[in-house]
Amino acid sequence: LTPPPAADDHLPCGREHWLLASALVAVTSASPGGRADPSRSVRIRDVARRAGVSHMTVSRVINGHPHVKEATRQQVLAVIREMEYRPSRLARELSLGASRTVTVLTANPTLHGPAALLQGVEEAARAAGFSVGVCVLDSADPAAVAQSVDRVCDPSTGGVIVIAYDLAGVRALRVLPTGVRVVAALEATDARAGRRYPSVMLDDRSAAAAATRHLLSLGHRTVHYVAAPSSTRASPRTQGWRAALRAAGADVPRVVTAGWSPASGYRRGRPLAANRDVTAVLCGNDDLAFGVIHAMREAGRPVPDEVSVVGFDDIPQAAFYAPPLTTVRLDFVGLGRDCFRLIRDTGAPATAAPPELVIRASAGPPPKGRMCIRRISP
Amino acid sequence: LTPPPAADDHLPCGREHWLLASALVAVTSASPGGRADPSRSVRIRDVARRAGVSHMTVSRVINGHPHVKEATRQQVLAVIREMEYRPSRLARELSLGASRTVTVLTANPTLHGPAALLQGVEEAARAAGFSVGVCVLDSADPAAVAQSVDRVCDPSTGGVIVIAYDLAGVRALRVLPTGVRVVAALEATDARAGRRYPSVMLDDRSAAAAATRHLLSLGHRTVHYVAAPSSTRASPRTQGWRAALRAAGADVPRVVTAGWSPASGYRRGRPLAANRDVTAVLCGNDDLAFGVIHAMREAGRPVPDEVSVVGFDDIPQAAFYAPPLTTVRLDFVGLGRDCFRLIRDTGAPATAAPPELVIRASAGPPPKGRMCIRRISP
DNA sequence: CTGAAAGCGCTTACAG
DNA sequence: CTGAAAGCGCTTACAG
Repeated sequence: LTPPPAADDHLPCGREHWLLASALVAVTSASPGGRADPSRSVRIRDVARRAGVSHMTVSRVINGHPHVKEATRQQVLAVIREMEYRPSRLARELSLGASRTVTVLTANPTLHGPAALLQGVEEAARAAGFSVGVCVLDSADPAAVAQSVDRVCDPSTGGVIVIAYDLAGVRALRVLPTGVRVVAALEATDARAGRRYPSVMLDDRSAAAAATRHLLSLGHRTVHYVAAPSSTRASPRTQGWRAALRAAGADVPRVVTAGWSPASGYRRGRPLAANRDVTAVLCGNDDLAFGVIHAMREAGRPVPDEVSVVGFDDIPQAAFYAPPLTTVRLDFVGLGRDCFRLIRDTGAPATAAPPELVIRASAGPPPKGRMCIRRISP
Repeated sequence: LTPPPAADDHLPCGREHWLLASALVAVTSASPGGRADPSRSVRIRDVARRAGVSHMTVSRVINGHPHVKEATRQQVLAVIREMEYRPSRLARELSLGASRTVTVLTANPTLHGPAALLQGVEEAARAAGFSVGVCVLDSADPAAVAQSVDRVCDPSTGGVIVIAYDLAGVRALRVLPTGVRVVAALEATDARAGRRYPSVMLDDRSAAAAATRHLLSLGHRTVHYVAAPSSTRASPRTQGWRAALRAAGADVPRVVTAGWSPASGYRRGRPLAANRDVTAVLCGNDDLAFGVIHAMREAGRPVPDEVSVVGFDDIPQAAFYAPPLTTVRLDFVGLGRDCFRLIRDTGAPATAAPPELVIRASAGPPPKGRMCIRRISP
């Protein structure tokens, strides 16, 4: 494997990527279809026959029922091991009339929030003997969302958890049929949705207000806001930010709407960087904050010396960014656990931790001459 | 919501976190169990009765079979819509004898690689009418891994995809029963595993060698390597790195073993930062690179002026880090798609893009006096 | 303690 | 074109 031929072995200029030509994907296909044995798998009657009992007693030992003679029980167990028998989940659940799998619906399982929430759901589900499915929602195509919902809302489903932090999730909620257990992870108290579905949420509004107040208390005249996509027009984070500014008598700048990615934060951050009046920026998530900080740096406005930036989420990279990011930590894993508990309807208390402002190094006082002495009221 | 009371409204010092006391998790429970209708869901015989036909003709229209009179077909369709009938997937798959769900096994679904691979699997699966399940493997507990495998390897499963980039995944592969379709995402050509299971992999070895050669060609005397966990002792990335150093006649430093996180990279990066001989570091993933760069910065050794750092993965944050990270881009989404195709055994060609070195700003020539003129041979 | 019967909700043959 | 039968692999009553 070699860099593209270059006479002096120096870096080829004007070419940002090297295609590693020989670094191809290798696909090994051992036996087609895996180790799949051509013979059909062993069924409950097979082990019954071999053990010299009826399939009913096999069923009993599988399910740990009492009233099975210890000797026959041991015998059956031995045959089960010998034949490598594994009961069919499909058959079991059909006869039981209840599937033990919950499906989580999300527009993007690689984003920090959804990924962590999924992990929380899986953790709680596995502990309860449930399986978890994932179905991703097409953000651009409402018809596809409806189709996904349709596939997932099988009458035999154990429940559906929809991550409704964006439009796709809200659309899914809208087309959900009646008769299926659903829990929604909502952006914040949405009166309508909260009444229709059991739901979990974090107090985004208060958290955004606290983050904003933190920046104001540092001496900034006002705080700009770069918003991630939201399920509602009046996103709770936006509300909290605005309320905190109003309470302090500060100007309320126009919301800058963005996507989820660092690239989007960078694009939206450039005009902000060009505006000398901007000294403090709150971002809808940490990735946006990274992009904004990058734009500031590029414009020669170092963070936090010239401008302060605060994020949302506290992703694992936040503490190791340059500068380490001040952000609002959100417990998505706990939220996921709570989603599953609500599906089970056990009445167990919520476990997700409340949002927490983690103060690191990306926010500080505004540059001299732009300081604003203000008393922040509760 | 207020910061903790502080007489002058300044930041409380020596306290890194503010607990946003009132920002509690809200859990709304509308009707217990969701909108679950207490009445049982409608079955195929219900619509048959209402439509005045046998359940067989209903089955035929559901499955788009020909040989159904158009009039009765329309009639049945109308009743299906009216009663909101949805066929039970459980029953359907049991009678068909084949489940249309594949499960992916991974130790950590929030990490970039597994998350992106899962997304690729889901995309391909959804397009083919399959569902996808996720099951996370406990890295610390082999017994728990065996139990997870056991749950997932139901005889009715549509297939299992195991992400075997670490020990937990390899353990899962080891205890997999025969008779289930499995595809493994392997770190690189592992002769044994590759023969036992259909598998997909990227050419990590060549990519690591290319990245190493890139650093050497910049003039560094040698390249240190901070490794992410691996499934094998002789990880292909380590091999590629070592081979490139040897081919260039460079010293081969001790491998620094680390975890997956930026925090781990930081911990392992500190001793490296303290060692003035270290001028170039290759990292097993981008998160580790962030941690290493942070350690360097903290030690007053700016990247890339004093030391060069290269990562692996090209996560979305990489381009917006300070400095923008030079890294090897890996197509995990494509790999996931390929996994699903192998499960289906369609013989479709692999689609994952080959690894690609993305040159940004975290690697440059070594500081003066430490430059090494060397001719890098192919 | 154990088994023969009936059923979960759908399907694939096989008859009309 | 349509239906009565039998079966997918398990389960829950109900008898012995």
